[in-house]
Amino acid sequence: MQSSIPKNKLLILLRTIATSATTSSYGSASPEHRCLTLLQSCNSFLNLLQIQTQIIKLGFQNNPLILTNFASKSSDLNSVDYAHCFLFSPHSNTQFYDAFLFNTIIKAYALTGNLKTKALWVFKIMLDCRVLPNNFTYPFVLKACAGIGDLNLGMSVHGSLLKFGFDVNNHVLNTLVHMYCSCRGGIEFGRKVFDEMAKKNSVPWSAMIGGYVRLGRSTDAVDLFSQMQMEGICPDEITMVAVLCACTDLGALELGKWVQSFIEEKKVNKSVHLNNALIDMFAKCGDVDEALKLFRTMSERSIVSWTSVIVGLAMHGRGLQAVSLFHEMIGDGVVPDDVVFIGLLSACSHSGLVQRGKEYFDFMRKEFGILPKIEHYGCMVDMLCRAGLVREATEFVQKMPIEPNSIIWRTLINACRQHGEFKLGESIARQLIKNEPMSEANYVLLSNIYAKMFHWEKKTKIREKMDKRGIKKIPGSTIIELNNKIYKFVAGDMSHNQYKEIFEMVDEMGREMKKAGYVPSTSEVMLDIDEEDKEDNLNRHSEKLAIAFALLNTSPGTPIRIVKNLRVCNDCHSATKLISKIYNREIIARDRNRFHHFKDGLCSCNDFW
DNA sequence: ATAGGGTTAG
Repeated sequence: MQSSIPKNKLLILLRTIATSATTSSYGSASPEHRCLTLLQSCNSFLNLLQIQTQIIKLGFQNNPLILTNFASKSSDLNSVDYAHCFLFSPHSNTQFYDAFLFNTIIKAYALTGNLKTKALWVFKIMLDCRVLPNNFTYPFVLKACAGIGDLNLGMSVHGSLLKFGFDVNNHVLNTLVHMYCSCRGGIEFGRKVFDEMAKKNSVPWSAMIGGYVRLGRSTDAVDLFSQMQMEGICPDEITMVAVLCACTDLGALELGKWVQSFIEEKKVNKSVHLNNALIDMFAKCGDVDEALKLFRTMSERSIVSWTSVIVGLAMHGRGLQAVSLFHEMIGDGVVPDDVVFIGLLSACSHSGLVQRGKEYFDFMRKEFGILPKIEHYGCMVDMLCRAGLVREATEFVQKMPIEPNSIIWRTLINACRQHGEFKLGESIARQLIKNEPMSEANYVLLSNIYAKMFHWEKKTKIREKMDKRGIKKIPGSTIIELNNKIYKFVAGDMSHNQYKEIFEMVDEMGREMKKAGYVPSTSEVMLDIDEEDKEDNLNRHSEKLAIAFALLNTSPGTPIRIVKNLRVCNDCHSATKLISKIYNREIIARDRNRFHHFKDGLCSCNDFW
């Protein structure tokens, strides 16, 4: 038995039923109508199972309308799964399937976190059934590809799109850009689609800018944004969120402030998301008080607003304030999630609040039923390590109920180096290199341990191993913003116009520091060279160059803000403390994971990072 | 029935 009622008639009936919405109105309807009406009013999975039995008994499982209705109950994914299963039912007659049916099922899967692969399976069935996809099919399919992030998959879907040769609209092209920008190694393909698009509104611009930001190509993101303005395309709040993320990544406070005034001027809709992005920008560009101020003026806050400001305070070493904000949040009736606990634990970690951190770790599970994830264990290990409790941290890792990841191992190794547990650190690092032979960080950690032990020959061997395996060390770099321009420095950088003056300044800084009793900590230097050269090498570290550049080009007393891509080394840390005193400058430095506010020869981290 | 966004330990 197949669908015997014409589709348009069914639709009219459906609409009547939907508007009258009473169970008594289908007394005289055919069994098929009854099934449809039942489906319309069905609100539980159990109900759905009963209806399913009926549908199968009556043999209606091939009615596309019934299937579509099944699929459209996407609030209950089980029903989508059932609709999906019907596609394979033994007597299925594919001639009744249409694109609308498949689109509904694909949409339901594509919008659900872990079912994106299923969306693609259904798409494949669609093609196998010779149902032609349309402009409504591809946005969902491409969204699923974007979620999976597999470039090959995305390209094959793109290929199928070209094959059908229908008039592709901008919605599809927009998702195509987004798909390529979300797949590893796909950004250039995305750029190609983007460049070839004739008329673009803010959507593909946002997708493209966001794509660059996710890859850490923030300068490209900012450049593209200025091109967008030149072409007169009006940005919306989503574009602005992406641009703010770029500022956050660069640590470009001036640019971020400019974006904020741009938002005011262009009257961009200030959504909670946009405000959150602003909070994050201020906090991560070094002005956590401004972030706090903005947070206080927000009328609507989400858990993300709280998290951003708590994490911000944590990064600046204001752990107690972060903790009190957390309690304020609970008092406001906001239910904490796993992410805010990561922020809270990292606040405890960065401020040495070991006991409190342990309490919150238990509190999280007992009070809110949140099971600690690997990230929470990571925070605990980091906290114990920072506090110098390397042995306790090692025990903690051994007792963890989940497999420690490489980040946790690296935390331990680094702590071993800092606290003199060389043997332990060496053995963990060797094991980790075995497991992850291509990760440069592991080699650097081991080689740093050898440097601190003065085992130069072992250190050289590690470097040879890296060369042989073709692994490159990520060069340390520091960026600094000056007069609306962003300057980037790498160690020994001679690419700047001013490089001679900068080097002279660095030497002068060195002389002044020595007068103040500074002893270069040469064990930080990666290379096996004689002491004097090592000192030279230290002096050419990118942050020292950036500071010298700032001292040369800003008026006395102006605070200096710099952003490092790696963690600050011991030598640069003690040097910067002295420089802040000698030159009477506040120096705000962001390293890979926190802020250091240098003032009067002291640092806000209390030498605790 | 169609597109784009934020927070997370080292």
